[in-house]
Amino acid sequence: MVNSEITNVYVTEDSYECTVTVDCAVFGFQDGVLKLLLVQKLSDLPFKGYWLLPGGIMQEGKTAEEAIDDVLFKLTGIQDVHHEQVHCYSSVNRHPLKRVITICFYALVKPENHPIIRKKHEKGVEWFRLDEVPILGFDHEVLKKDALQKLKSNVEERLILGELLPEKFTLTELQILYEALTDQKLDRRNFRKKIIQKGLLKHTGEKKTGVKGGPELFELK
Amino acid sequence: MVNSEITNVYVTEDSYECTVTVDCAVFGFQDGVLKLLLVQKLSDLPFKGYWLLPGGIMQEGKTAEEAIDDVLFKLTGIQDVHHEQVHCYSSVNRHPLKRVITICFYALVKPENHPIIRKKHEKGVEWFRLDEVPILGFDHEVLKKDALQKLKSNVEERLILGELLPEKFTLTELQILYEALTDQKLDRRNFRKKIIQKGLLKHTGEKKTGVKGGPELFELK
DNA sequence: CTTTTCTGTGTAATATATACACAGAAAAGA
DNA sequence: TCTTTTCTGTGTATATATTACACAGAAAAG
Repeated sequence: MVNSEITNVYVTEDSYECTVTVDCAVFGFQDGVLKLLLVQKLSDLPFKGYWLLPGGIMQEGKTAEEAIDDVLFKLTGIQDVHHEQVHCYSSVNRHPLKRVITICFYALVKPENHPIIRKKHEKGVEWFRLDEVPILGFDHEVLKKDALQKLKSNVEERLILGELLPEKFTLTELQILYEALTDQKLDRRNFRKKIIQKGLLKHTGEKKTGVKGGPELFELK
Repeated sequence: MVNSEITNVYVTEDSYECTVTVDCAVFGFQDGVLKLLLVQKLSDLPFKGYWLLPGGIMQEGKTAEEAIDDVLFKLTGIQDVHHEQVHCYSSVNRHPLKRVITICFYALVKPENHPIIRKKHEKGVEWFRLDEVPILGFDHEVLKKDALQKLKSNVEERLILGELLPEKFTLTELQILYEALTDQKLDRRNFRKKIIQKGLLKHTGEKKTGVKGGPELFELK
């Protein structure tokens, strides 16, 4: 039991501690399509057999950000990914058996950089094309929807693309990504104008070889 | 101790429960300026005497949203306010004495609708003009900054004004508010065009009396 | 060296944002 | 009641941003 007076201005009734979990919608971009990494719940009801966003308990001494790193590594072998916080979910009955609150993140990765290593399961860690994602268990449909929305607005507003681009990239590479992530199709010339005037890119003067047309390479400022 | 296997896909090491607090940046609009409601920490170190965003422990069986309602009511007497979630803060040392994570909200109210009732303190609950807010204790400077930014973007993008407007209002009333909340000055004619084409307003056909010019009243759709 | 497929660019048309001034309505004051 | 004050409501010209659209040149592929 915590001494609830410690913080003084906090209400002074009985304290309460709660299990905190972290979940992460890991989006992967591969073969020109957006995918979502899911983990299957193999054990007991409820939601036995359902697919879920990877998630786990926030351990003592860890921030939520560290916790999600740990959880992703332990469940899927994925490491060193940039993530953004989406929302905290605290409905009392979001888990049927036990009160847990969840802090949800999203991450954006290249699947080929992160071979899946099923540390805790023999099966049940898979990439799904976004248009083929099964119905998720618990309230993860909501988490998925909110994460996707946050992803899109972060890409449109701030060009937060995680590790999806190499350090130097062509505008066409950027456009393919941008279109897939924001789910729209743009004219090449107009995209170039729009993206350049955001002021987030820098010319390198270099050209990419091995590709027709000899496109110029850019990098993020 | 929780059975950490319950959720199956969650990591299976020892579980951990954590005190969860909720804090709220309550913004008030009065006399044409934006104010922030703060509570003074009267007891012990650390941060004795510092002003803080009102906050408290999330009690068992409450969602974070319910918890913030409870906390605000108990600390300040404020009830029935709309709030928006801002972020969840989980640094391990954000509270020097005890691990607590905080879910931070903001709310937007008319101070005159909410007479302060200091249920838990004899003094130390006050409205501050935003440009006169003292340095806050714990990490509440960060919470304040993030809340203010979220407030502005919610107002600009979605015209979320809490209870600040009466049901029917004139465009000038709306403009004064909008300008104060987003911290900018706009031309009246241009504001009208911009705000009407957002498509969130509805003409009522009625005019406001007791004010020169006989302005038309609008309402939210 | 010919073909293919990519890149890079400009302009006209439209929509949006900004700057700016005057006439009419209602209240306030004489 | 009538004159003054102060508010409201509106339009247009300019600049800026968005959209639509086509062809010449670069590099790889054959």
